Amino acid sequence: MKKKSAIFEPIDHETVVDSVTHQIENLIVTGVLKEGAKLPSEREMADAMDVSRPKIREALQRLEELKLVVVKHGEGSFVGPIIGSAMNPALINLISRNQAAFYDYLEYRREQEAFAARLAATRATNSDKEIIRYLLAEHERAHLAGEDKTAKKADIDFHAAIVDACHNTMMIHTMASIYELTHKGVFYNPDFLLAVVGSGDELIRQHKLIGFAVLEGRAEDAAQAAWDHIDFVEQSFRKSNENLRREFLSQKRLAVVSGD
Amino acid sequence: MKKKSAIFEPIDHETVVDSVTHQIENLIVTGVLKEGAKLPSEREMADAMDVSRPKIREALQRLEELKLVVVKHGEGSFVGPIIGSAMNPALINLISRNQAAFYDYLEYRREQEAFAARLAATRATNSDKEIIRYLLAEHERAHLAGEDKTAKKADIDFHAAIVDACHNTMMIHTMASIYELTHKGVFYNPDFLLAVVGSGDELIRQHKLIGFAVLEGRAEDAAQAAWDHIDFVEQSFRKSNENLRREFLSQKRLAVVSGD
DNA sequence: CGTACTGGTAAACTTAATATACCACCACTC
DNA sequence: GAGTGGTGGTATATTAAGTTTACCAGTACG
Repeated sequence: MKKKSAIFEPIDHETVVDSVTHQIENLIVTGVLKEGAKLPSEREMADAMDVSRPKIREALQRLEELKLVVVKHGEGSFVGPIIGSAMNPALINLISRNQAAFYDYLEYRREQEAFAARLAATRATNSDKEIIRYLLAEHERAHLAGEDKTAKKADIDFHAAIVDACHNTMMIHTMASIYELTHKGVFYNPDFLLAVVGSGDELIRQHKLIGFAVLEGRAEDAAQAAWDHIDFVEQSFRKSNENLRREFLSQKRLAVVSGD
Repeated sequence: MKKKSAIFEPIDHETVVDSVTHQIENLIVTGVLKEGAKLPSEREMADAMDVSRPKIREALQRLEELKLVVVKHGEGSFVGPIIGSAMNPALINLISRNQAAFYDYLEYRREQEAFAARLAATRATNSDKEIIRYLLAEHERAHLAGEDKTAKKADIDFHAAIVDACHNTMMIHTMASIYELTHKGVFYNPDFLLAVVGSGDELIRQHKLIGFAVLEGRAEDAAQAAWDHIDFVEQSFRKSNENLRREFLSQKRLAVVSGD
């Protein structure tokens, strides 16, 4: 029962710059501010954090040293390339042109999203749930209204929201970069759209299975639903490819028969 | 899904004086520093908190305004009279001279300590448990060694330790002042010592029942053991009083018979 | 007594942080 | 393609906070 003079704790001498730096750093590392995102202007941040602009600037300079932020004169400040750059240009190029790699993409998503959904079911906060509910509704609304582009965005955002709700930093950043690329069309194999065309209702049904399982905290159901969902997409793609292959062969055959 | 600019939190502009004030305030309110306790010297605290002395002094001045601390020139700073002063001098006087009030004292302790023990069993930290274990051992050691004064102090300290471990601020302060008075002998009714004399082994056995129940997280057992313990003390006192009354009557009778 | 602790007071100095003004760059529009 | 309004870049003056140092004044104790 030793009794040091451990009664009093040293007072934190954290400066304003320290605090600002830590706050922004934290927003980046936790994925609230994702790779490439634009930060508010220095003046806005100074106002929001109740701090003078020079102090915001000092903090940004530190973050730039740490390669966490890129400051562009006249434009603004942006979140720098973090771990998401595991997806380097070469890799992206490879995947987007290689059919086998596309299956890897789906397989990867299948496992990761099942895992993320399992975690999300136990960890989602009220704010996370609000976002998930909104995106489910928005997806369905856009689909029924025939707004294909909006629906597709809501689709991707929904997956990102589930990942966000799993609160695993690595997962959030990695998947964020993948969804980003997906949104830009890198993974949209030309044949892919054909594969899922007409299955909008089914996709929404599956999203709801995932979403409600997460909302209601059913971890295993959420994981299973997420796994099934990506598996469905993959199977659709396989079937579609089979059809294309058959069609290809048929055309060959036809050409032969027609005496080309 | 409204999206305020609620991303950035205002930076805390808490000054050093604020921090020091809050820390000391907190130590007092949580009962780490109890009523009347002497604080370390300003120079010591400045060193311990890694802050200049003027800032410590400012904090103490604020705390003095709040009546939480009393500063005495040349002597030191002390924790002021808090809620424990529900035990005002008049009340103390009354209790210490009135036998019925003494039963109130025991009844109060019986209920409060049972409640405290129940809470302690679920809330005690490792540090709390270390203290409890130490006091159990020390009480037994002192008893076996015949060090009555030390044993009595360990006895009271044990009860205080159980209360501390319940982590209820009100409870800690209230009981602390009661134990303080008990230690000073206010509640040591002259007949009280007689009542429990020779029951040292039994008291230690009961303390162990309480202590181990708390250490092992058995809330109901702890409450019951604490209740039984005080009840035992009360019953001992009652019996002792009965004996005294009988003795008193016998002497009267004897006097009559002897023809006074 | 005097020594060694305590709190009480004051001044000089250093540093952190703010406020303000003005410049340079970029994008967008008329 | 010049203007306008937003952005970051820079410098300076000023204010506020905190530290350091020294010395004064009580209290306790041998």
